[in-house]
Amino acid sequence: MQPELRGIALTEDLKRAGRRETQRIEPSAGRDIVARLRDDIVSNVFLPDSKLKFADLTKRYEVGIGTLREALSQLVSEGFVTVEVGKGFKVAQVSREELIEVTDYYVDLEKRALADSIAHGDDVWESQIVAAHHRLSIIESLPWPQRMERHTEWVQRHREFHESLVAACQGRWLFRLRTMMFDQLDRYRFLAKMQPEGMGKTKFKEHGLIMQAVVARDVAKATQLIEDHIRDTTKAGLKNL
Amino acid sequence: MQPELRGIALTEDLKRAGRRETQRIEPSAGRDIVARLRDDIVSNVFLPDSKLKFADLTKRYEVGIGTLREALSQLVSEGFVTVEVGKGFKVAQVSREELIEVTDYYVDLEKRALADSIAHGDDVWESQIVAAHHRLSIIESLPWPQRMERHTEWVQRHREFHESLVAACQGRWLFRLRTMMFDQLDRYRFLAKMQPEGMGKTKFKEHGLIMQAVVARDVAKATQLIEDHIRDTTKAGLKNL
DNA sequence: CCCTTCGTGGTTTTCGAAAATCTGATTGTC
DNA sequence: GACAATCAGATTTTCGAAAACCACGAAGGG
Repeated sequence: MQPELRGIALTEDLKRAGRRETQRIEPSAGRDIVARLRDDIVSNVFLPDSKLKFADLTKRYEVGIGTLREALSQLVSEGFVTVEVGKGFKVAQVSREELIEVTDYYVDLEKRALADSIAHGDDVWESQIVAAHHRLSIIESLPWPQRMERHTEWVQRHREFHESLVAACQGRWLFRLRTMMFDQLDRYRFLAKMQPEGMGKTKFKEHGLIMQAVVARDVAKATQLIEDHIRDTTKAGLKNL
Repeated sequence: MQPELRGIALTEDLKRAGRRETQRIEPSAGRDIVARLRDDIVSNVFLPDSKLKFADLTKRYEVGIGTLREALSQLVSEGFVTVEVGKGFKVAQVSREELIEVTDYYVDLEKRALADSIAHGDDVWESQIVAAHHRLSIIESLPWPQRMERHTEWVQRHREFHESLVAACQGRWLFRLRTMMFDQLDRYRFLAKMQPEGMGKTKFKEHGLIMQAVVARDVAKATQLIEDHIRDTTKAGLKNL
């Protein structure tokens, strides 16, 4: 793939640089702490409702208190963290009800965004979808154990693939809102992952079909496929909640 | 109305305490800076696209750099402020396109939230709507010059009235999203305010009708009225943009 | 025994000095 | 003159010490 010498550095770079090019500009290089924290919350490193103490976090991420506080505040606005005045920050809870609600809004927003994107997308947009799908499929077609090893990368590429689909969407707020919901669902996708492996292959196929429909500019088919895709994952997640 | 002695203090208290009881908990007492900053952006104290320099802001609000930075970051998530890595913070721009887009989502979300709220609201909810409407109408029925003097209070009470309508809405994210859009529109409502005064009386009447329809649990009528109410304001705002 | 008061240790919150970074002007080179 | 390199001043970003705050338990009074 790449010269082994740069292997680790490159992975790190990808992780930092790739995330959220669009819309939300990360405040600074040293402060992708927001992303790192979000990743850790999404992947259940910090359990829902547990306290996020500054003493622990400064050690874990090696940043100052101020920087941390700023990151935490942002995650509050995004809904991953809660805060009480004198009592500090906590990981936001998850619940069946929330998963169901978030799914509904996400389905709705994603379908609109996708239709809009298909209407406005040009050649470059198309090619970027194909590229993103290819990157994703490299991992998805791996045998299970290896696939799990590169799970963090998968999350990243999965996000990029879905983002590429709606990248040509003109409504800035539509894009923003759908991204918020996508991020929320990331937490629950983690739960769906706990399922017996079979799932992986299904998703792999689905992603391919979605790409085809979108590139063929078939709005009806694409929105239908994506709705099924999303609701499937939610159904799987609900089993583990 | 109130003993003049406490006049100013009370206004301040209202401004600080009242805002956002629900959902988003303000981090701390000293840090309603978020609210103050947002208010100043909404009321065009800082012009769109102008730079927000720390040197100026620390003087204006008398808080430290760190505190300010945290507030600014939050406003970025809310969409009032933008940030570029080494270049600091700016007031987000406004545009006709955005106003139109935000209006569409707000109408959609508000109608859903209102229907949900009417379905779930109890007696206490009803009485709080009546109370909020009463507080709002006290200012709205004032003759024009006096009404303008208490404009900040009006903004606050207007927000509270509209929030009381959807307060019984069960979907937490529905509530969150609609509140985001409401806040965004606040910026544009300021533009609508610049219109020749006639508007005030119309709005006054509309608020009364909306309240009646909601308390009568007439979903169809209430959602229709609120949609007209919102779109009217947007139309007025568009004239000044 | 229950309730209040006070003290203590652990956390959060604020703040501004110091480091890093950017901007724009000046100088030097082709 | 056009472009690149350099530097000073302005601005942002990071950081952790110090102040403020909270929770909880111990001590004392009713």
